[in-house]
Amino acid sequence: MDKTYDPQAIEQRTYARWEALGCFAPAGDGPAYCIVIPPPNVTGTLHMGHAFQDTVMDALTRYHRMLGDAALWQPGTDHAGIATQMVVERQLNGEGLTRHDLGRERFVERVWQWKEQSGGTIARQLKRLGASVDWSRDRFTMDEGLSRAVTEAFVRLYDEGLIYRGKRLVNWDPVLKTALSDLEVLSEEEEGRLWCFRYPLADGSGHLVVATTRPETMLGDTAVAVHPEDERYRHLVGRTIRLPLADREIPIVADEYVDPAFGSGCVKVTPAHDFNDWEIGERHRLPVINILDADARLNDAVPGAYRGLDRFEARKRVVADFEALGLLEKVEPHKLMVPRGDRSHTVVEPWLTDQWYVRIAPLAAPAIAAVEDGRIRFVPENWDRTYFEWMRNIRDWCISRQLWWGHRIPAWYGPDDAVYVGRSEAEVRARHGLGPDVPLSQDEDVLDTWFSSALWPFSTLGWPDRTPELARFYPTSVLVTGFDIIFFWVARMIMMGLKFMDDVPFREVYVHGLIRDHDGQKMSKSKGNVIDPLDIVDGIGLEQLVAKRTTGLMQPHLAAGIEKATRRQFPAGIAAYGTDALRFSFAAMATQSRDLRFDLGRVEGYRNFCNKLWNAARYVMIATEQDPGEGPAELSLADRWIRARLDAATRAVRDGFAGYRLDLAAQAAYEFTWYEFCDWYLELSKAVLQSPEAGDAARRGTRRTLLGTLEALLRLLHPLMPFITEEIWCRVAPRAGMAGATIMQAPFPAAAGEAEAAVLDEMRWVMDFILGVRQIRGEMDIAPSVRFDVLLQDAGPEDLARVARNAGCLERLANVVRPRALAADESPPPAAAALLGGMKILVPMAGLIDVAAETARLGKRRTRLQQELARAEAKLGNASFVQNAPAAVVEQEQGRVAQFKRELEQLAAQLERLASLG
RNA sequence: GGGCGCGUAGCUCAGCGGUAGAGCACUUCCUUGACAUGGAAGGGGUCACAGGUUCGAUCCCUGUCGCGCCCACCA
Repeated sequence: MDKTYDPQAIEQRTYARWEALGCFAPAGDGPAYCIVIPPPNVTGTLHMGHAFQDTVMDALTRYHRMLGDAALWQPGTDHAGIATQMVVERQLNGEGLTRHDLGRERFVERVWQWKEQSGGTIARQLKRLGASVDWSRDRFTMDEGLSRAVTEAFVRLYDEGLIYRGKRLVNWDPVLKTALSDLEVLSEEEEGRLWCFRYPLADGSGHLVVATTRPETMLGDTAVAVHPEDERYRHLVGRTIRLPLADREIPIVADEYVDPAFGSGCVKVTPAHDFNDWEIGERHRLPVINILDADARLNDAVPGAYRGLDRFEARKRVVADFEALGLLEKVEPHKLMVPRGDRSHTVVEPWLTDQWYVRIAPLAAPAIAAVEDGRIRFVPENWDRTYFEWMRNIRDWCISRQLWWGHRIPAWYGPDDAVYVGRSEAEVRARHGLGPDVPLSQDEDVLDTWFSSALWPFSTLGWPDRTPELARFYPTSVLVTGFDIIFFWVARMIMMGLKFMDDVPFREVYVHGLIRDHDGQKMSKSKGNVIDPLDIVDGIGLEQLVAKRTTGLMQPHLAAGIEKATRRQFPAGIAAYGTDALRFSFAAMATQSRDLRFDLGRVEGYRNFCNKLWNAARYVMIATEQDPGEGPAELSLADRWIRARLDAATRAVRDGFAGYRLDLAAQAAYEFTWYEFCDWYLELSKAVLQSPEAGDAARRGTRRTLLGTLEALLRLLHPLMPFITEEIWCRVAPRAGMAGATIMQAPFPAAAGEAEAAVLDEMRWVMDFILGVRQIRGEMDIAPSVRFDVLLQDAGPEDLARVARNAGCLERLANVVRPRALAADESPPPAAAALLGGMKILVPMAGLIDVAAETARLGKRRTRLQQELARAEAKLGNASFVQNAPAAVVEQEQGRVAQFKRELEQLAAQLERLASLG
């Protein structure tokens, strides 16, 4: 093995070997375990959030595969309607074209081309991350099978009356010129204004004042509303307003919606351009005047002067005209929530159109019940509150989009606007007895991307066919997802799964936090803080990183700032840390927190961990080169101890996986590997293997423990660090007596029985002995190379027995010559002291140690002990504590007091001796 | 206006009704045959604040302050 861990050298070839071995497909007769990947955008690239999430899913999958489950991690990608269409449109714009220049058919062809060209990126990235997805089952939301599922679902829902077509207000994106669902509209508070207009009464007897944040909509006003109880206006209800500019007469109506305390207590009503006003309009049967075109310019329903104006132009014009007429009462600054499209970021307009909707309440009810009764469990569980909150107030889902890229709605229009829904035009004709002469045209619109995503857990397994995979793997085991798409995706999958499969789509939903940058900022291109996960794996130079971050910006003026920040943060670019270090970092970050701050320092730390593991393995391989052959083995104290500690670590790692606490699993594995296996056991093993006195039985015991522990440790770590563990395992396993072509197919370690208390006790004593001596060495600045004498004062028989049994270890790890017990009448030389139980470990000063320094050191310890003692005594002095606390706790406290007292006595004696020397 | 979350070492975060933990950073010593991507030792925290429950609270409850996220139709 090379001296230094080199991820580049080992990661490249391993994945291909796994694929060749066919390790990724579910195997065996074990229980089914299935995760469906949240499909990334087919034309996108994996960002840190994906890499994190994929690491979690791969770790879970590998873990369950090693447990013997038939584990399937179902891969696939999403066509991502709007996002993908926008990318291709932008490409066209670069060529001076629009999609309309190409026409629908050629445009869609072009998108497919782009998909073919860039669609392999995700797969390549996943492979670099070590993702053990079953590539033979790879799916795409627009592939033939999934498209069939989409059509089937649509038709069935329509036939049941759960999908309908309706003319009503939708969120209209005037830039993308499509309807959006409520979820795709993001409202943010912005600084705006509140304009107060005077609306003259038609009879000339005065005016009412109405306030608005969108003056241009007044051209579509069809009423003014007041509260029915409002004394100020009661007498005006039923009378009319002469609407300025539009020169129409509109009624004054009374409606409970109006808040008399806000503004003047009068509200202008524009049913065609405001969701609330629409409802008021319905209640009062008001006319609906649509004043906007698809691109939010004023249409012919407004007076000539305003026609063709953009909505914001029109706003200025309307305000100016009101002012000119002396009808502008006042303008004040006003904060308001502005709805914007999540893709275009343009202000969304409520607009009256024909759209397709899913009647959601009947689907939501069973989906709520499934979580209420525990058939689906959120982890952490408080996310169910968020889920319930949304599901109980859910509104019908607008699923039609005026795009070209997506699943075409399976509806056909005949003469007289008759609507036919079916799986194909042929089926429609057959079902409705329409001859070939009847002209039919298919709906131009496509479905919301999330409609196909909602079917993902069963469509990928073959639905609507009843495939063996569907029977075996549905319901899937767990959904791993970020909380940002609970509504978009999780809730809808639950509804559709229950609807079409009559069962939940997954039993658990593991909701993880979102990856943010070091400062807690969301990673985004425009912030310039994006890190490509593969750049951490492979490394990247500073210039390349700067280039990557500053090209293709939507707002090029940000480039300079991004470059500066990047140069400051990564003066040397990013080093190549390898996949395993990155994965282990992700696992360690996977706390229950919502915001997961990504810190490269941590990756470096875990790269070092990989190196540590690598070198530990190197040592084990070198140390076990010599085979003492078959024969009885004898386990040393250290051998027994490390086996017990491995069991404890195994339990902790298993618990971590079971509770979706990969951070705790990673921590347990890390601490065992470094602090127990490497820091202690490997050193202790040297005391046996490098001792001329050790017999073959002892050598066998240590050799087998070294190999066995390392081999099991590799399996313990494998789900988190697949590459390095595979690489080492292939060398270690044969020597450890494990057969198999790959660690992927080896069983996950199981914890054996309870550890023997005597082993743990004695090992604790050995460690404390060594630590006591090391502390003197460290604080007295004695070089590690200096080997000194150690004397034992007041050693009991058990102490002496332990010294005898563990002499080799003590000498080696504390770097002392064989400890010698002082005779009863022998007076100790000037020495530094460490306490171990009733015994004093003395390090004779002999020119090594300064009296003053040792006095100071012991004095500090005494102070600390005195504080502890005082606290413990106060506790025991409290009668109600002794009375009420559990006996074990009281006993423990009493033990501590006794211990402190004894140590203080020893310290006092020692300090006295030192004083007499001074 | 509702819902949720967070405030623990300089930084990033675990933890937990009974001696405050880790990584990184920091100080000192050390190239000892696995590893300087390392080893040994060390410094550093009234666990945001105030009440309450309890024998005992960093942990449970209430409130306050600060920070964040999500949902929501006030013109």
